[in-house]
Amino acid sequence: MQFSVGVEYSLHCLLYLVDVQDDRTIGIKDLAAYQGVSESYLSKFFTKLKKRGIVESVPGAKGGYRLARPTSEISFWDVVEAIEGSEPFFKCSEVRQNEIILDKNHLPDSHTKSPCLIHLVMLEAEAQMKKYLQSKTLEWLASEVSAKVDGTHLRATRDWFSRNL
Amino acid sequence: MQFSVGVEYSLHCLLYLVDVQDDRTIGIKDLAAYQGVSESYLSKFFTKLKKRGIVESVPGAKGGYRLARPTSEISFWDVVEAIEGSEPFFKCSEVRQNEIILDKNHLPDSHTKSPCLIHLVMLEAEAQMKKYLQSKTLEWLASEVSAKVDGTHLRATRDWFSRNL
DNA sequence: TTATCGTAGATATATTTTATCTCCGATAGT
DNA sequence: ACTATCGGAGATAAAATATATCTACGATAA
Repeated sequence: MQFSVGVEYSLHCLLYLVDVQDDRTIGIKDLAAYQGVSESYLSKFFTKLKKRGIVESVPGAKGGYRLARPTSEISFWDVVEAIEGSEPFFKCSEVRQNEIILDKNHLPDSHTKSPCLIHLVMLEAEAQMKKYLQSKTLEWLASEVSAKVDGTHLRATRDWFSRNL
Repeated sequence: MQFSVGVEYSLHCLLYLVDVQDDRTIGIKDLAAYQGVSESYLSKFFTKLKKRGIVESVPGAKGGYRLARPTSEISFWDVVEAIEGSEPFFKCSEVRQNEIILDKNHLPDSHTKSPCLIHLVMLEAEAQMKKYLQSKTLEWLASEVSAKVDGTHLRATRDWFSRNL
């Protein structure tokens, strides 16, 4: 039970994209170089982020990525879902239907009509996490960061990403 | 991001152990046979459940497992932690410390003294799930099941497990 | 025209998950 | 004391997933 590193990479990258003007972009090359991570690996995640409508891309020279929606409409959960997929954390194998004393051709209603209670609990547990992650947006993250991180550093970051404009 | 099947196996097994008297046990063989799952694989999970103090074992002929604590003190989270381990879902790689513009020998306080915000959010998200799963105990599950599942079937299950006494 | 970009796919490696098997020590029943 | 039955630990292996890189391709700005 682990989130992939792609979630971490993605969130950090999206944070750098917050300050990008609507007519500008940042390339994978810069995003990878700035954080010292693999360029070709990072692009995998941006393909997923694009498919989910979180970022949009501009091909060709001077191309790159920018956010596709307002920061208030991009939540941590959106990113998790984009990278990890929409499959629930818990896959119920319905093992109860294999109980040896059951007649497989005439399963009782409790085993077919009503859902597996264990399954329901796990789904609700995921829903609890989802609810929290949906409440944390990129807008919130950016404001927290600008409040807690040294302004000089933030300015230097913006300058670095726009150094070739 | 998936829970292992061991969590599902374990929870179903623990449910069958609820009705077992203090001086009785159920063997892995029966638990596996009743649910049609692998015997040797199931025993792996019971070793973990034992290490966490959720079940206790009796070796030798006529041996087996029984619950080591009251059902009210065994939560879904206890089982998840026993099977999946205690590692947090999100491992922060502190990628922010690799930012290219930083002097690696003199990192700013914001990057060393204060924790990574993204990390904090993910930890809190896990805490939300944990809190919910801690609130759901084996006692609760058993009472829900006895309310929703046909009494005849429940009795037949108990009879099957104690058929050789 | 050319260099720079994202896109898609193939490929390779490492790790984790799932699963089985074997040998060992403990114990109940004979 | 003997033996069949149990859990415990460890080795092993196949399958799935995560991590990572590379190449060929098409689009675009200069």
